[in-house]
Amino acid sequence: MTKIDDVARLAGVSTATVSRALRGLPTVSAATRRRVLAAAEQLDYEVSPSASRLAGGRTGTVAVVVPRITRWFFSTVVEAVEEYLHESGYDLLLYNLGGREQVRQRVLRTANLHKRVDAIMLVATPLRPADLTALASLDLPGVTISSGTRVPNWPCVRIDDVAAARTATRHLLDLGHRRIAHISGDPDDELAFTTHLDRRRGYQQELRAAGMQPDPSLDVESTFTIDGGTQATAELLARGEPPTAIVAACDEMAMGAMTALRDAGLRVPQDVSVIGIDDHDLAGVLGLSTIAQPAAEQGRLAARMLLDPLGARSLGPIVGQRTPGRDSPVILPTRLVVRDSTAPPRAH
Amino acid sequence: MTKIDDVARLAGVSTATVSRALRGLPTVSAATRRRVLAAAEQLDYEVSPSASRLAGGRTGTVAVVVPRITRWFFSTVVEAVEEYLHESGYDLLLYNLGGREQVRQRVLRTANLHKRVDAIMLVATPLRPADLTALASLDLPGVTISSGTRVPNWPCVRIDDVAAARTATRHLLDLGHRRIAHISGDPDDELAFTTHLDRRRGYQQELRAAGMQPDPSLDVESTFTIDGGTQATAELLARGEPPTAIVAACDEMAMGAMTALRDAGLRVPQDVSVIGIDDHDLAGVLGLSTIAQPAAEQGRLAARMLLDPLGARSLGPIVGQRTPGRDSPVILPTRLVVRDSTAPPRAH
DNA sequence: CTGAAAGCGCTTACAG
DNA sequence: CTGAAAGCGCTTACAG
Repeated sequence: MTKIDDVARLAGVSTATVSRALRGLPTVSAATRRRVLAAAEQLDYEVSPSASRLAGGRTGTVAVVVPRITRWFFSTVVEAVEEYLHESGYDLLLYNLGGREQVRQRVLRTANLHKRVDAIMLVATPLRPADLTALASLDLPGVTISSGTRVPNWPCVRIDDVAAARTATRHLLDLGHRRIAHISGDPDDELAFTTHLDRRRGYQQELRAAGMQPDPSLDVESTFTIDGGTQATAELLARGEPPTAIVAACDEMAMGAMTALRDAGLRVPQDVSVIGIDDHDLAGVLGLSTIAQPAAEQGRLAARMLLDPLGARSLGPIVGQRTPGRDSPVILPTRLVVRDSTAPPRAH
Repeated sequence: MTKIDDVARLAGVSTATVSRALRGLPTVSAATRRRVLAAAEQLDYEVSPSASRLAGGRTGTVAVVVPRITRWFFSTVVEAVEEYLHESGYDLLLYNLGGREQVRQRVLRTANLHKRVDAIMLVATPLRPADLTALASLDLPGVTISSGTRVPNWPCVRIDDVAAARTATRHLLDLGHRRIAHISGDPDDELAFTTHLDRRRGYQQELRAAGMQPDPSLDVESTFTIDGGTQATAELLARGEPPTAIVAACDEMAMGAMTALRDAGLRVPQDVSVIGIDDHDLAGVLGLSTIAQPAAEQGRLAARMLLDPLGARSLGPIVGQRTPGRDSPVILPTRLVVRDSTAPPRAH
């Protein structure tokens, strides 16, 4: 393995100069830089990350924490983040919580992340007071996506979940539905975080705005998954007269609902309309009407907001310039996508 | 930040002893170990990864390379791998190729991985001769999943893709189908790798075993995605008389096929049967018949085969014991799952 | 613009 | 079982 000394010797300079030249610091003459680069190239030199980190204090790595990488939203966010990070020369350390509270604590509360990364991205990760304390003691920059709890000094990217659910509900009201059910996440479900609470609020707000009272018997909680949607819908049907429409708190629950309805011999949308929130990859295949949210864009934007200050830091202090959105969350727009799963109620 | 010296001082021992005690080396007396652990606990000491790596030469990190984290198979594999790695105390560096040839080369050919990880996992990653040379020069242990090209000395976990496609085709033959189409990946598609070639071979083999000649006009290539399935099916329908059944090279293509058939006014399975390979999360929702492959299990097993030797190494040389599967690929079983998308042909 | 030297915080033979 | 000391391969003030 060639080391920096080898390059220095070949180029006829000190290791300090090699270090500077290779990192593109401005305090190196063009001629010297050229010689150093040529020598490094010739020797196939690659800097040792551990040595560089130990000496320099930067890891060039970002921790990305997601609840479940297998879910549409999270894998889509991670893909966009991965691309941005690697293009910027950063490595991505992946943490998948998998709904295990114990894992969440190990990642967030122990100093696992300590000295391992330069920055942290938390995607829809529930945060307890103890977590916030632990994160603060890490003293690292970070960003949250789709997070209910703000971390002090960290920017946040998200959509307006209340508005998304209101739009979904309004779409059904506009079609003439009055018996509109809602299925959403279990408050004890680690994965669901506060997202489903906001979406429920939107559902209720829109009903009230239409002069209706939300009916508790039409509001069922389950997990924020396909199976959760199936179970919630089965429960809903078991309660008596079916609704004419269902607002699912996410597309995956909506898909589960479609399965349960089919199994119960009910047709979508003739007997029951279904609308979700997300615009999952497969929403089109299933003909699912939904409220689309820009997942990749949230990831890309969050990555940029995380890295921009880091880059700026190495080029000197940022003067009198506040990154937009560092104090208030950046809200990305959603939009209604009407497909085949919603239609006017039959008796209308 | 407390350092190892602080712990040594408080425990009244040398830093060497602290280092040994904390890593659980056997050459430390129980009493000393207890004192060291107490001191470390009291000071909230956490070892510095970069210092440890530089001095010890181990990174405690594994690189996991996947074509596209957003696809069912890869996110499922990564989730299982992540759990196994973190439980074993390893970090996971994620590389998502995203179908970009340039990225593949950056990851595999440059010394990007050099000194950054202790081991490499390649999931369905295409390998050219130059890639193999680069990987060999890295001199790291590794494992491949679902890989056509073997890396010398690396174990490999996979399913039998030929057999999977044969089973799918046989299912349709058993139902009485004779006009069976096949849609699969584009040979130029980086993502598809050799998987789709094996699956096509299985489709053709099974037809021949039934005394039939594969009809090129019923075999359409596209990308290994939902959209690819839609396009391939549209192309198939444009060619004339529709087949009575379609074998899709993966579930995502099968889902695209179902969309295209619906758009063309054809019912599944009454007019056309469709079968996929994978058992995607949403196959049940769509009622898609398929050949199930154990994605999480492949990930878990590959992670274990990768880490076991590493653990053994630090406890001394492995004597006369060969890890099973290190030389021949480990083949995991698949199974036919019949749902609602396959039925006997109408005219039968 | 460049170099000599200290230092980053550990681990590892080596010696006892 | 334990310690003194060297060394891992860089980066960073500091001085010129």
